[in-house]
Amino acid sequence: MAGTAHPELTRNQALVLKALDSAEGPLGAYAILDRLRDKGFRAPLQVYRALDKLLEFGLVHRLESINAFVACAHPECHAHATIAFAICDKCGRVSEFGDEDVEDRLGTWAKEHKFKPTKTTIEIRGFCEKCASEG
Amino acid sequence: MAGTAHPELTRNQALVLKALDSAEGPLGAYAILDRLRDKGFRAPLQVYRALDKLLEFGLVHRLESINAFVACAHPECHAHATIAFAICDKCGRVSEFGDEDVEDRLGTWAKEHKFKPTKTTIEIRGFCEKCASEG
DNA sequence: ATCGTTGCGTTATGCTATAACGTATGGCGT
DNA sequence: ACGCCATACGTTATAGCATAACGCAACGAT
Repeated sequence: MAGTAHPELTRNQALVLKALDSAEGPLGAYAILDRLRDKGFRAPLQVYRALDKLLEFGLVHRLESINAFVACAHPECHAHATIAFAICDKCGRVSEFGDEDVEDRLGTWAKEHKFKPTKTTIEIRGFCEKCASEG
Repeated sequence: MAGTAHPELTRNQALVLKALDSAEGPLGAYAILDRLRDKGFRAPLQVYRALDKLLEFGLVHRLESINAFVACAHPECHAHATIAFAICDKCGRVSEFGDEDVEDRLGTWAKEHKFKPTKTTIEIRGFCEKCASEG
């Protein structure tokens, strides 16, 4: 599921992406760093530089509300559409989804106010079905 | 007790709120601290504790994507509805707006996936009309 | 009175992110 | 080949954001 061909990733970029892919939830930059120490990673910048590129390629998303990163769930169709995230505050699992209506409404607001969007963040914090039922 | 009236603000809370109110754009916690040093503020925690309460009262919003805070534009009707923000990356100005359709669509997604939302973040980064036209 | 709650002040610490330096590599035109 | 430039990399240091943990003070309720 993960390694389809993209613009060829460098070693560091591939390692960071793999770390995110094999994680069960979002990871902070320092958590990624820790998981890659045995691969030779020594400093945060190595992680951040790789993340910058992966974000640019659309292979990774940044979750602004928790300062963490996830591998894109649909890396094939890297439609640059606005994506929403539902983040479970208990188990950390993230669901990624798009909604054209939401996108349209926000786009309409922007047009009406002559605002030129560059990036839109939509993040729903809460509890997933399993965690909500467990209390 | 989700009543309408919030308790009287403490001195520190009032000072932090005033700092945000009189600012032209969002402020980081340390920027707030700097503006309140001559009022006796010495440590970040004084700011963060006040902010926690102000957020709870709905008098202040946190902008997740820039780690900053703004006074609520409509403090009277602190409808706890989902609010969206448009943030100009050049001049820093923030527009605050609500959209029932967006809220409905996200709420529908949540229901369909049995996700229990606690807080929803919607932030549009970009350039306001004035800044976009200036390049 | 004493207990619990809330706010406050201070010090110390942790987490998140970037600046600034230098090195290495690879493509490309001449 | 050579110089040139762009990109990635490694390292150290620093900036920026946020909380832990201690103790004290004020106040209201039992």
